Amino acid sequence: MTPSAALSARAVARRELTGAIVASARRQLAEIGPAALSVRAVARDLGMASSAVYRYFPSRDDLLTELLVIIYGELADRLEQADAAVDRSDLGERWLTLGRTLRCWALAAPHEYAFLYGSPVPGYSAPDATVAPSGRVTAILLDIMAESDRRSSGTGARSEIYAGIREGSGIDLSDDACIRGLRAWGGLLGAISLELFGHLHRAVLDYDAHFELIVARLDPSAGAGQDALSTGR
Amino acid sequence: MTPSAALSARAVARRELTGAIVASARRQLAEIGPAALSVRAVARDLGMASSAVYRYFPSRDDLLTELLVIIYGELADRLEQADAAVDRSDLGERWLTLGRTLRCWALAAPHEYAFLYGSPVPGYSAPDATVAPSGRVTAILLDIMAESDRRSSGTGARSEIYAGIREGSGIDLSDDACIRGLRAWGGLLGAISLELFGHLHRAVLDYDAHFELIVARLDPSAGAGQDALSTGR
DNA sequence: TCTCAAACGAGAGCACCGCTCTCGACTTCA
DNA sequence: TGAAGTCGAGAGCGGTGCTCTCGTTTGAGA
Repeated sequence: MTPSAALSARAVARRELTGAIVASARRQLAEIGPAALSVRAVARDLGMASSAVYRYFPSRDDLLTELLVIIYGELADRLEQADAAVDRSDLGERWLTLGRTLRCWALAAPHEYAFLYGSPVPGYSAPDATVAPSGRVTAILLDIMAESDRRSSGTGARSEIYAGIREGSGIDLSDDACIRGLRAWGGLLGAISLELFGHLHRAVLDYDAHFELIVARLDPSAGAGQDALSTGR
Repeated sequence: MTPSAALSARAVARRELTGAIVASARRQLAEIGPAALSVRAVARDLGMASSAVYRYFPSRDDLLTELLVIIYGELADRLEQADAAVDRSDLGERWLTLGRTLRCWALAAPHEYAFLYGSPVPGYSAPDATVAPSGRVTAILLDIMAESDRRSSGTGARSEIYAGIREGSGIDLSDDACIRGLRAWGGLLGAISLELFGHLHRAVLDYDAHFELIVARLDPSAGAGQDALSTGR
């Protein structure tokens, strides 16, 4: 009766097999990266014909999209959980936790980090379905910036440049908070990318110590209230 | 007689064909990206059998390496030229020029930027031959940081963390200068990557204005002399 | 000048890829 | 009970990197 219970045997099988395909694809992605993910290899792994996989995902790109959504979701879960364990008024510590947790995750799953934040997979462009899950990740940073704004009375300029952030998040962030947040976010992803993609090879000898120094200096809640647009240089 | 002159006809032909292969591969890379670069397509483009290309480059990866070296070189040329046109004592302006020139180049050749600074091409790891050309790019930043160090008497701590930078560049940079330089460099690449890889989509509405605000705030020559390791938090 | 090894281009072939189509078997629903 | 829909398997298309062979061409040494 209820649509959730009493599913037909076929529907149950379909759900299970869909899950198995995703699980196998996730394993492949973690091992060899998104660009090398192969539908045929997934089929081999599950002992079925490659054409059968297309009954469940119309194309490789749809499979990638599914993985993108899942991984964004897991990352967001992890970051939210870490953030929740920190004193919500200690913005500096919340930032450090965000940065450290993101890096820790990236080091443990470099291919997944590259999938989310590295160069796009050739021939694949993320559809709109991935906007929402990726937004959960940045929402944590936005929350920190909103609190930072509140403390500095939040009366800074609000130019058209960052209207999309305000509209997308529903938070009336000042330009200054947007800039500080984006600078920190870009700096964080840049630092992780430099390390993960080998650009610090033979230059930085202690990655952990280096990251601690960098992430501390990227704190977006520090230096609030600086001029944003009004004064220029 | 001299080995440079009086090359045999075969050697001349080999040089020309090698150049033609590289040129064709560059065109492909600019259009469809490094991961999709195909030896067979290069061969088709030049009207030869695909197997013949392997007489000149033993594998697709060697062709990619050649392109990597060339592109690093061209980028370094461009950045050096831009830097040379700026008052060498104006470190802030030199940084802005570096950042703007890099972004301008990246926007004009996004696939090449992704090749150099995005996630690694699957199955391809850059060999040591690419270390030197990539070093020319960062040398410009190091030069700015060295001058910055000189101004603040350069007496800061020099920990083991950044010994590789000092050894690799031959410049006795302080930790503080290393950190400021790497934070700025990571922030710059992070900002460009965010923009280029679509992570600012629908959030930032004016990319040019946003970048100007970010790059100005990343200036590594500002805030010199901050505590690096000695004081901690 | 002649010889012979090295270099070369072309083509076939191997194993892989994403994806499509067909066909027979099965399940579901009216 | 039929009809319609779903499924898995297999063949096939055009693409990929790469290897091997084969006949030709080239160039350097005897």
